Amino acid sequence: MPELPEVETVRRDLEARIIGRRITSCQVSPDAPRLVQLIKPAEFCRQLAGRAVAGIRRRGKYLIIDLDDGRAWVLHRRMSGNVLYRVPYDPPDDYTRAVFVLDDGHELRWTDLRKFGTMWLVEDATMVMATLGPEPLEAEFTADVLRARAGKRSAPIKSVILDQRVLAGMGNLYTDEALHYAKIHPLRPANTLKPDDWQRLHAGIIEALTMGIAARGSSLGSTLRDHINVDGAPGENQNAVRAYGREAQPCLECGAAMHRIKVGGRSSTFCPKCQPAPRGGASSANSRKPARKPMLHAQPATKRPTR
DNA sequence: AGAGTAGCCTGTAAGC
DNA sequence: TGCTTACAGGCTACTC
Repeated sequence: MPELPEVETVRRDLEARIIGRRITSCQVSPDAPRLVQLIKPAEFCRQLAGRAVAGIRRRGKYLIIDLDDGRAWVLHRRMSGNVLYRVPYDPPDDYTRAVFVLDDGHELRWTDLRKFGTMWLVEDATMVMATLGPEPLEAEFTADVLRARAGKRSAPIKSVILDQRVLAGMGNLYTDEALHYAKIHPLRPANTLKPDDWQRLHAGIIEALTMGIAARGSSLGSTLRDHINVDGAPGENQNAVRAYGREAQPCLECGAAMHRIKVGGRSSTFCPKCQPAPRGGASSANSRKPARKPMLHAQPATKRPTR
């Protein structure tokens, strides 16, 4: 699913291809009624047509295309949105919800199986992302900043890191990776973390995101529903993942079998040995209702849990 | 105010 | 084999 590294990879690829290009026409499929926010799709296309691309930025998981009239075309991929850089005679892409034709003969195709993706055309991009927390890869983001923003919360640390108001850009995959790196159990209440824990978590967040960008993102599901880059190719980071989706497989640190639980409704995979359960009841993985068997990865058959 | 969760969506796999 | 249901998850809106 697109998180910060997946959005950043697309940003970099597009930057090299569409800066200075003019959008000559635009078409939004009627089967994607929620794609364009605030105005009707026809009006959105009317206003976008004729504009040239002045720059491309990223903020958290938002992609911001700055236009030559000072306005911003903002896109959020949510679960399954992808931006493909094609030419008109390329074969059609499944689940194409919108097409943007450029003046050099290329086109941008917005594909989105689950139709959660959204886009805006606004005077100021900050108006759609006003509550976002700091960028984790900026120098201003330190362990102290992280602790100051998250350290008073009693919710599980996993849920707090996923909160975009605390920190912009973390999703389920990179949060599991960062917690594994930091050796912190996902259910640890954020307000029980020690200074040392915040240091390791801060380092883990940066490590996970940096590796994800270097590998051009993670593509764990079928390419139909998962992140793909602007040329339609998957990323490579799934080969380097240490925690996410590795239930029942050996921890790459200690060899213990990885466990999976639900935290805040999100599937969370962790090492029960490297990431010990919080004291005072919260649970080793076995005392909680286990999540269903993973579907993303082949794994040995396990007994159905009895309850 | 903070925590928790239903709902939005569709394809796929589990389970019967 | 075929049907039903749970699950994947970013984010908003809602309740407690």
